[in-house]
Amino acid sequence: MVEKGKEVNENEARCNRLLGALPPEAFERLRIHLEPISFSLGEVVYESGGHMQYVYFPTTSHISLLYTMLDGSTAEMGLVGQEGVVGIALFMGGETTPNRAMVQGGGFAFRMKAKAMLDEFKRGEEFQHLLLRYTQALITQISQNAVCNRLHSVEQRLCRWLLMTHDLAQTDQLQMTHEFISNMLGVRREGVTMAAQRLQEVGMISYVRGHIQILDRKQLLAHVCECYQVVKNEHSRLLG
Amino acid sequence: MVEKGKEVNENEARCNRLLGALPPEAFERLRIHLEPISFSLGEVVYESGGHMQYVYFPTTSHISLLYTMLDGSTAEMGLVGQEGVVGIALFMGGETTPNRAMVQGGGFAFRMKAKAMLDEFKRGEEFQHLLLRYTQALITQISQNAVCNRLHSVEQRLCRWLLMTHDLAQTDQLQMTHEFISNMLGVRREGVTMAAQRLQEVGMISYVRGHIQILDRKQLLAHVCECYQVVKNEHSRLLG
DNA sequence: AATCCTATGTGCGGCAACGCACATAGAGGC
DNA sequence: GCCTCTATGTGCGTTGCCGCACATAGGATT
Repeated sequence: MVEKGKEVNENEARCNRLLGALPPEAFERLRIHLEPISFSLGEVVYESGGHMQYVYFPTTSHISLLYTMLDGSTAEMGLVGQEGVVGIALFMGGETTPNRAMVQGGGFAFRMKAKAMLDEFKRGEEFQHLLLRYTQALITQISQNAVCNRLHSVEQRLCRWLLMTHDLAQTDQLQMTHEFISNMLGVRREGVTMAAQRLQEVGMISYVRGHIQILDRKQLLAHVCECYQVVKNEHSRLLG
Repeated sequence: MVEKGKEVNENEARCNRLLGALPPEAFERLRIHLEPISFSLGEVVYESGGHMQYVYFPTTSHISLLYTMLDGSTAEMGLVGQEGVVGIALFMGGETTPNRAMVQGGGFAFRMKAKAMLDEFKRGEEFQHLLLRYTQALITQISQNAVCNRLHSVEQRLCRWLLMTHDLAQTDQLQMTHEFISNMLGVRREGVTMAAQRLQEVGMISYVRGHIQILDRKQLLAHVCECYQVVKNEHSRLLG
């Protein structure tokens, strides 16, 4: 769903931290190219290998970068929210990427045509610096994922994923089924159920039918693997 | 080991495919900043979080990007050879990265001071485009690693790793122990031994004490998971 | 030749996650 | 109320990998 024809609200657009960090002149140059757009849960922002026309700056929505194997099994490589941008391949020069982007939390974003984004990027000023630093933070996130996938248990990875999602959602109520999470973590649905049960028993979360509530964030933090903090620290170091 | 004071051999430097793809003027601008350097196996190019002064363009050497957990366990996130560059954080703007780079195959490289590299990067011309496209290819590699770690067996991952290493080494003889490989794959040494035995039994490889020979590349290709080709295709698409 | 060091082989118990099958239980439509 | 659909719970045998302990065997050193 896209609204057209009126100038975007600066305060709303600057909720996205990359847009928010732009100097006034740069923001003004980009402003007329921004279009508000609403994402609903499960929507596919772009397909693996597909032609990308836009970059997306999420404000209240967040988007999973997913990889799908030939046999259909999936795993998440990264998660993008208001701190980032979807579509880095457009300024990195690859035009497309071999992964899919899917809305994991409904909400709003601003999109911009590739060409408008590239014009500003090529000025080599703050916009470029921000996007590249963000890309480095995303690389850290993906790397950490690679290592975490290898070395940590489903339960720890579930904690991490809940915390990351909680950071992006503006609420303690998360709308998602065990099945959905299992596709993100690349494990069986039953595995998620078992891990979620244990977290529920000790009062960290509670859940019913596609609805998870974060009850005790501190306890989750005490339980999660180091990977969560590493990614978070690196994000604030680079984009703080 | 660094040689100084003489102009570098253009043919040698251009063995690195990023340097090799530069237009003549750009190469000439960079040339005086290039220093040949020799890497020996196991050498640490930079430490996690360390201050980086140089970027490195491998020619005959190849370098592992490694991640180390707090408990000391390690896993590889990516592998850089003549097609790439070590030190992307310097142009991405992060200055450092939370991972270590270690020489996995001895040989030569060219290094360049961060400032000289940045001056050329900021021109926004071919050098920048090449580095960014390479970075995107590296992201694909890291992502694929994340997913492969999650979904594929030690044996398949060993095949993949041997093929990737074989592509970078200019020889069928690889110098590395099971222990070393286990740190790359993030598994037990015994796990590598078992997998290597199976590959040896069917004649794909043979090995003795820190010395592995690739005997039947085709069979390895038939055995490896899809991840190998995905990364390879993406590399040639982006840097072809 | 004796010694040491490092690389590899092997066995065993344990556990986490898998695949599969099927049971229950909210939620919504009729 | 009844039906259906989807989400979650549970059991069971299997497997891949783990951690550990220890055996063997090249290579290098003396």
